[in-house]
Amino acid sequence: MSDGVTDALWPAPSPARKRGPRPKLSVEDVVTAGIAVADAEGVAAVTMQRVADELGAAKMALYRHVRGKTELIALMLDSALGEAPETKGENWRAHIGVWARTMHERMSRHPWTTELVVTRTVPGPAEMGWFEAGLAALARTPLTGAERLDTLALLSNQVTASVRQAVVAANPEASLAAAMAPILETYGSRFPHTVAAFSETGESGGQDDALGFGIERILDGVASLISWRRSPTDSK
Amino acid sequence: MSDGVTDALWPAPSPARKRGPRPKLSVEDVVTAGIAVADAEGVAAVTMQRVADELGAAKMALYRHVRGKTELIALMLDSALGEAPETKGENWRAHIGVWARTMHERMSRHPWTTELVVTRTVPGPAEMGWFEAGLAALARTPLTGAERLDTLALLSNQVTASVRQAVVAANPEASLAAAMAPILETYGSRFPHTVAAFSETGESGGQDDALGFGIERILDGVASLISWRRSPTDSK
DNA sequence: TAAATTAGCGTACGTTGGACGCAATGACAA
DNA sequence: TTGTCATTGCGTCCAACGTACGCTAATTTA
Repeated sequence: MSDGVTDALWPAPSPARKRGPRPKLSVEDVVTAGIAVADAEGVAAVTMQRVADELGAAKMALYRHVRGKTELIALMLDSALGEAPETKGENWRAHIGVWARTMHERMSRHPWTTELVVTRTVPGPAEMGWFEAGLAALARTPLTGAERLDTLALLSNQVTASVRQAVVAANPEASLAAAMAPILETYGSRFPHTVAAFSETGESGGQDDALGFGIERILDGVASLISWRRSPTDSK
Repeated sequence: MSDGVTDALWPAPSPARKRGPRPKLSVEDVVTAGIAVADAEGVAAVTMQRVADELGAAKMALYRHVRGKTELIALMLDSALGEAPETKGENWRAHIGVWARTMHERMSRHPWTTELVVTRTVPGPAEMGWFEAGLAALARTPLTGAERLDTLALLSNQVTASVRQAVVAANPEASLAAAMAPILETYGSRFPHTVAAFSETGESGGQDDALGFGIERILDGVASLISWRRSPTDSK
């Protein structure tokens, strides 16, 4: 039932008991150090050893404040997301747009978050806050509950994916185009459309507004569903 | 430059030389065994040791056919994707829809693929084939090269995400709704819209067609861009 | 038959995450 | 003040991981 992570993300108000030596470390310290390591060297570098070094403590000291690495990672993710923006108001499209772009900005600051949303299970308070904010923005639309959830999933997937893409594009060696280039040079004849699409884009050009494109396309799609809901006789 | 993975995914035609003992194992054997393990126990269980056991061989024997675990994983992914469907024709929407749904079906058969697309860099032949097929479906649209690439990214992200979601929903303990339920029971008052959305959906109902919803919304969005491209005076 | 090449694999090592228990600390009861 | 004992930090130990290295045996080629 409990994997322990839930308790850590949603801590019961502590009994405020004090006895024994004054703690030099706190959960926040550990999480902050973990985030610092991840920001600097990627999530793969987040080792109990490495985090402990960052704090000038011994590896096993961390286990007093964090049940294990899984829990540490979960706490780091929730902390990195931060608080969701306010999204109450009439214009659903504007608000959900802000929601998505704010999320993009937040994740861009901690690129490693994109690697974690894949594995994560239990949502923490921050993530729940984002959920709530997104649903609030869609509150006045005629969408069903399931459709609202699906819309949020759609948008957050797009945000995650475009952050990931931007990160990868940052170091030119790992870019998709760069990875494909040598392959296309040899096997290009087998992939004419691919060659065409990339050559049309120019090589360095297409400073991709993949985020903007994706969000606008999705919101267009949702908008057309909404307007159809409101008056089914409208355009197809 | 070469991380070695490229050479493995795009093998040069082998010199067909033969000397020394007859190989009991082949690259395909290793990759197949790896896929079998991943299918049965998840990608985390794919250990060199575990794969070797699967083949009745010693751990170090694998390294004769695969440069390392990274390479093995890359080969597994490309192999699991398989060949892309034919997508030539007039009706772009129908073809790209089939493309997305086929991809969904393919990945659903090997759910662990969703965990790998996050990390992967160099595309293999199969993935390139999917790329090419997707672009072929969009060939007759008035979209620019960059827009076509963005559209494919949008769709494949959605496919990946919904496969992941379906997998998670398969074992009820890990479902998002199930994970949220106990939290909402305690802190529900802080998340009224979330409670509303989930209660409206019913508890077991909403047998989510998240895939369908997402794809249709995206295609609606792309369609509206396309029709605007064709005649900018049309509907907004 | 001898030389050359190659597949399989045994050994060894560094790095992980984590169980366990000891020693120092310091709030409380006496 | 003095003992009690919960709590913190951490040293030790271990299993599991990926993989470098080199030996042995099989097989082709000369």
